[in-house]
Amino acid sequence: MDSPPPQTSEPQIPARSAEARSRPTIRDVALAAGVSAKTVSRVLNDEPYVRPATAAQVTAAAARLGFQRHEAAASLRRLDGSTHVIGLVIEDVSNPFYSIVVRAVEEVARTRGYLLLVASSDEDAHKEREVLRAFCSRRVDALIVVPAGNDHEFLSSELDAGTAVVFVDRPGTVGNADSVVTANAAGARQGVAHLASQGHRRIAYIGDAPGIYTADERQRGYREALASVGIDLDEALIRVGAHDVETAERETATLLALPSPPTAVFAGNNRLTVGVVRALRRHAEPVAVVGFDDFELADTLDPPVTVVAQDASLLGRTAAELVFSRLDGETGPARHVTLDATLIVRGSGEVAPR
Amino acid sequence: MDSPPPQTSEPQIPARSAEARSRPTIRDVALAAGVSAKTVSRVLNDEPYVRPATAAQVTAAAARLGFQRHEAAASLRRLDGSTHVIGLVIEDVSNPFYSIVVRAVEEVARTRGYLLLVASSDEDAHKEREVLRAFCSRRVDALIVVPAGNDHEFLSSELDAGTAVVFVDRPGTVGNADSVVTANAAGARQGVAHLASQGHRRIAYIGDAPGIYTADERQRGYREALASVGIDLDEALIRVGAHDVETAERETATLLALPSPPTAVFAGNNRLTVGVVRALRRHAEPVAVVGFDDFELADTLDPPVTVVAQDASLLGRTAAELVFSRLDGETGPARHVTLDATLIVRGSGEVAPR
DNA sequence: GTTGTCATTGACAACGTGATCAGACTCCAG
DNA sequence: CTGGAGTCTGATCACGTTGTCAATGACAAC
Repeated sequence: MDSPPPQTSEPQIPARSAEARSRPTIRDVALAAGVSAKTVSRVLNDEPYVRPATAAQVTAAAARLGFQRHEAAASLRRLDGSTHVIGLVIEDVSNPFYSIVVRAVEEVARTRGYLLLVASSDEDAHKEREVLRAFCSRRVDALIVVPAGNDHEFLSSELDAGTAVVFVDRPGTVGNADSVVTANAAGARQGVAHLASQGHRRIAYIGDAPGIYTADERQRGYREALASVGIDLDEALIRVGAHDVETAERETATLLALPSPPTAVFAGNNRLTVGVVRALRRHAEPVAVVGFDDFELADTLDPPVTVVAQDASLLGRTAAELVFSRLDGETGPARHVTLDATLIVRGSGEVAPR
Repeated sequence: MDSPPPQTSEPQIPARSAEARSRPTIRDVALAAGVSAKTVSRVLNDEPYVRPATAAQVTAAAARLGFQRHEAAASLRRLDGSTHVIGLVIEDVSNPFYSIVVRAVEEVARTRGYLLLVASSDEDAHKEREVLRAFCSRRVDALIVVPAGNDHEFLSSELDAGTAVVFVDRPGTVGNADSVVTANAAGARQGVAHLASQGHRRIAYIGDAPGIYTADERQRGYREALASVGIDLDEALIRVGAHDVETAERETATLLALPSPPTAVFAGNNRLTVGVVRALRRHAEPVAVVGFDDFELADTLDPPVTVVAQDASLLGRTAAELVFSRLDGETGPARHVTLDATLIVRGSGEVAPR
């Protein structure tokens, strides 16, 4: 007699090492359907020259066994080695601006049957490089990158291998890759000019770290706007290097404590605008604010925040479309798309100077 | 004589089909280093029994050729078939709550050398299923899922195959998978009790669609809180089914237009709270608000918004840690972690009833 | 010298799939 | 009945890697 089975206990979760290749393969399906492996492959790939009756048997057998194609094996064997995976590297997924970009890319990818590997670089060239290498080792078909480093030459062999590379938010530093950016300088110019048009002469600028393309471009726009309306630049009103809400808040406080403080502030991105708004909230005198990037609740704050908005969703969508046009065989020279930024007047930018 | 080369023109981007397997393989490295492919593999995998001198030659050759291991091929050959990829399915990446979860998972995954496939289900069981199937076809080592559907039995074969499955934000509906959730009912109870303690008797509830676990739990908490302080339930004050900001805004307007309107509103999640706040902004009478989920600028609004905050980052981190403990070989029964929600008093919840 | 152990290496097979190519069968024109 | 074109199918190989196992040489113990 067998020993009695153990009493029904909590079901245990099996360990991975015990896997023992439990999944059915194409061969198993072939066996069950009474055909060869190649015929199963034909059916799975919708290839011609399979009798409908045969195809039906195969489909039935596959369903019965719960067969799922091993995509990695398929891509290994395919001549073009395509994996139907796109790698997306952004600065930080939890930044609403980038998470909208992610979402837009995902949307397009889904309609094309592609999956998305996502990673944050945290503006760190080393991390970026590591992640990109890891993506390449997985043989992604395409890379969409918010570039953090200044040198992406290490991607050139990938480009040669046929990987589509599209830079987004900032132009890439490797020769022939597509890119999509917003008109940062023009947008900043517009925002600062708007403040000037309200009568402000002492307009401060709070920006991200120099070296970051968008930060540099926006600062350039700020300077150009002042120059074009004949306001002398006061370097004391320019504070760069703030990369998070807290720093921007402190920088703003510093500015407001100046002997001759600004009557308006232009903030270089969504994080910094939040910081500026926070700081101004604790300040007695009203100070005008225009921020680069729109953000949720900007219209619900008091006063509602005037912004230069870029279309994060369009940015992502465009990047994805550039990718797919390459994957569809487009071989022309690198394309560089620039999207407009729009001034959205809400109130904070229309506060009059003291 | 050869015909003259074409003049230097815009560099063209090569097509993928022209790829011609341009990347060096282990064999190429082996050839260049004067060893066998297996020895190269040993070096790459830090296996013992390779003479340091040999290893150095291999490393040098690999670097010289710009070799990058084809991870998919490696994982195909490995006995356990591990891919070092985790699949993460959430409701919507562009929702700040979930994007923080993503970020936290990514963080943990990175330290372990894992990559992350990310997809949004949009609360659609069909989409969720498709994405999960696609992930499984890629043989992810683990799945972290904010479950949308009510039936995840189709994952049981994956579980059997050794894939670690962890449900997050909501418990899963498949037997033995780990899960991490917030104490939704308790949190809601706390928030509603707080409103009651301020003297409110007519407290409205605006919630997400019934059937969504978190929405149901929070509504339960709301009902329990009212019962425990002896307030009669007025079904007219309960509006469920709102899933976005706009709907919540409209529902709030409807509530405020009632003959006997609420003096306080409890909002069921971050999106809905934003909608409620928007609606109240256009309302003359002050109405108290407590929202489930913290959100950026909640403290900067007027009045600052009192919330029942859950720790999205901890939720993600915990899910990832559960995953890795499974991948590390933990085989015990399914574990279910519940995280606390915390009331953060800021002002909007302390508005007195009329 | 013989034996045994250990370090080092490589030949070969195999993972699950698609590509290649050859073979068989059907059908119709001649 | 023959030939050719078109349809359908399967055997075999190959993708790039790691697992298996055997072979070699060095060196110590006997």
